[in-house]
Amino acid sequence: MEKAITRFAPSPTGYIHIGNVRSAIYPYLVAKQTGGKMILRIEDTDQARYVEGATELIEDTLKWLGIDWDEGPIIGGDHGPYFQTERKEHYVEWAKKLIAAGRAYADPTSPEQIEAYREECRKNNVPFLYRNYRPENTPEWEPGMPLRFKTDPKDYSWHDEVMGDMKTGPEVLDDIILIKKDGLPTYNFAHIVDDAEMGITHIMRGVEYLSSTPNYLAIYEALGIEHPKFVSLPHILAPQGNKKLGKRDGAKSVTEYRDDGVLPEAMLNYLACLGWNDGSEQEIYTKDELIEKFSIDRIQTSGARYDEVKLLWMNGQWIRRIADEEGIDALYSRTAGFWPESAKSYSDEYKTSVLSIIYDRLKTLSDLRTMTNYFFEDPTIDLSQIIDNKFLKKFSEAEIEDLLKKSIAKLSGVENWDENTLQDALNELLAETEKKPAELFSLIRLSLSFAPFSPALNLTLKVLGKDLSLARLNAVARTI
RNA sequence: GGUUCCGUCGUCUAGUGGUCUAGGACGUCUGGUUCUCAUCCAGAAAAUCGCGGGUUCGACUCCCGCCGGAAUCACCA
Repeated sequence: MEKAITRFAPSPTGYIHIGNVRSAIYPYLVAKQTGGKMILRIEDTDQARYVEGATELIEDTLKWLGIDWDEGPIIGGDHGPYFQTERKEHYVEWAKKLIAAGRAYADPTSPEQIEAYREECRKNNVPFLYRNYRPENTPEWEPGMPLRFKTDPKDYSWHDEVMGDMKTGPEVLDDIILIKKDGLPTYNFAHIVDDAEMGITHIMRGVEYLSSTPNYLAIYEALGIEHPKFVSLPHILAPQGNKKLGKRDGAKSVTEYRDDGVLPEAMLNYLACLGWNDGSEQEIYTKDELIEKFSIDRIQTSGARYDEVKLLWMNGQWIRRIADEEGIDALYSRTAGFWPESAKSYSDEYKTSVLSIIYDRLKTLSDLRTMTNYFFEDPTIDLSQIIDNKFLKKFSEAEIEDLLKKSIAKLSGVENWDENTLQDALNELLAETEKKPAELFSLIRLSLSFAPFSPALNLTLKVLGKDLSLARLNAVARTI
């Protein structure tokens, strides 16, 4: 397979959100699959929208997801620099070729004048095309003047790797701005120059650029260069409505999910499969499997709605997968920062044992914060939880107290505090007290945790330890 | 308004003329796993394949029209 050189070219205007990471994931997959390279390029030509620290944020996000690009800021490479503002002279150089060929000209028209033309068109209900107002005599271009492309309106047809064969008429072509008054190129021009110089083979970007493609084609033609393959990625849609998911619709940043305890494996898996599948019924893919199986021709042509519930489901799958396949220690190493405040003074060993009995209840790692409190601090005794419990409300307080005392006596006699011995003791207790599991176990479970739910009783007892378990049972017995 | 794209269960999707009385997954519901919650397992409901015409022995699949949705028309990317 031909080695693909792909790129992710965000502008540093803020965080990467789930609506736009996919245009980093797919190029990465394609590059790795073919043994090629992925380049990270920062498109910072819009000074007004530049956000301090955004580049770092972008890099953090990619690193967390496991997308290791081959060339870019910091790490460098053969095609630098990777900030467009540092490539100014490259654009000017290419622009001069266009000027020399008579395919670009300095635009002397003031923004006000252009607005007036536009207004005139609006009034007459005709589309505004700058080329219809192209000045006869234009000054020689020099920095500080906007430079426009001199288009040659005609039909264009091309192939998009996702959307298929495309064709448009001359009405979509216009004299677009190549270089702005501030001396920096527009996206429209800059990306063409950069992609050419960097040897990009696949331009993978959102479909919003599909309708601009003929204008790019005209520039490639005027420059006498081949265009890379066009790969238009359909939008990810917001949960509500039919709009593409954007910050305005509350699209969360990728790092926000990280902080909420979503695993990068799950995020990558979910996003890669939103609008792509390999035709099989597989749902869970590792990064390596994605690299191996991804194919551009199976990218969906229509937009896909973002479904956080499914992401969370997938996260649960990944939490279990890591614990079951790599071991509980591997999962534990991911949990730093997700434990409740009260867990701070406890050992890794203890927390690992808590994790081992609770992990299959986790949707996100941050669930640990709300689900494990009673393992680290004594719960507040709330008798109403026992008295009003659906299995226990038929008993009098005296009966409850008696049951508790028998439980304490039984458990006190357990020598080997392990899950099997505890289960045996619990079973004996069941027989001796002639109670149903629902009754006895609910009482003990509640007395131990006062939590709406907890792991299997014998496991909870085991992890809590003998002393603590008996102390809590005694405390409840005394309170009744 | 011009141009372009898109249209299969609520959602993500399989499906490339007959194997589709349309398959899988999430979600929902039911049952099981000695309490709870979750996991796991079993099962159910859920798509007249946007609509209308063709072509064909036969159409979710091909063609045309319509409707609906989206994107784009910046000295933003």
